[in-house]
Amino acid sequence: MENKYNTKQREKILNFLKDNKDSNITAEEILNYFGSKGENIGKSTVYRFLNNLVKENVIKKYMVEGRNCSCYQYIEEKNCNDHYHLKCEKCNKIIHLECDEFKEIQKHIAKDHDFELDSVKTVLYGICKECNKK
Amino acid sequence: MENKYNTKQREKILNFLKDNKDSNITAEEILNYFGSKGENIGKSTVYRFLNNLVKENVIKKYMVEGRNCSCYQYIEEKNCNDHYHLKCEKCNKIIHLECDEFKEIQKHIAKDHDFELDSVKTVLYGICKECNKK
DNA sequence: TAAAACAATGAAATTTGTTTTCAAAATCTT
DNA sequence: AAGATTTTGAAAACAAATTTCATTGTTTTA
Repeated sequence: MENKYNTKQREKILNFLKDNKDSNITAEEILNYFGSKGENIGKSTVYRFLNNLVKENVIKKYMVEGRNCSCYQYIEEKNCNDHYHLKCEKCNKIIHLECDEFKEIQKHIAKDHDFELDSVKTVLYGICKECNKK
Repeated sequence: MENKYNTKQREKILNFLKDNKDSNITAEEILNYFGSKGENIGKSTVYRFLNNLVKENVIKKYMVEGRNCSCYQYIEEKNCNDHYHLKCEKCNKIIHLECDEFKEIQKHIAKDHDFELDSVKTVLYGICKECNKK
């Protein structure tokens, strides 16, 4: 029912999201980006397509503190179900935490704290190496 | 500059939030709760006071998937800076994770992954014991 | 405790982010 | 190319949140 036809608008929006994997992209930014290039894309097209992509699990939708609008981010092709993610509070960079020690902790929390951690929904926030230097 | 005077409205709103520490409270719910009791509180008062409380770190503001409005929650008095929190995705219950093993992992991530975890901002999502049985 | 000083309230208007509508345009199928 | 179907986008509608401002309530000062 959705996303059957490939259109110029969709290709542009998706490419923009792919090109900005590490940023918090808002609908407004997409609108402004193409607007200022003279390649105007309709507001409804942007919002509608973003919602479609979220439903299809191609991008994710979330909020960032201080902003009162939704942000969108392209989801990496790699399988991210088996590990956790570190997200820098300063630069929003995402680090894939492939770490056996953390897997042990997950088992420990399940066994001793009776809680099944969800590696997909959980995001480990903090400050990355580069931002820590500044 | 803010929250200098104590008013009936503020007391009521804050008590309502304290009484519902484990729920996702929305501005609309506060409005409806007092509205249906015949103790109407103005919309602007509710939103304004909620924003004040967020700034003062008395409550936190966040989004829940499926809802398109902000939720608010009272922050426990206890010092929560030195441990992590488990939050059940089903019932939204929060468990304080006082766990030495996790503190070790924090050190490991700092040393070997160059990332300083933030125990305040990070929320460990998953399914709690009770919800797992169902 | 009266009065001045200041802050908070709430109804209404406004703003902002997002969604819906629908006729026209684009895309895919035959 | 014609027909069937989907997508687009301007405009209108919507919902959550914020602002405005005259009135009311709270605290301070004398």
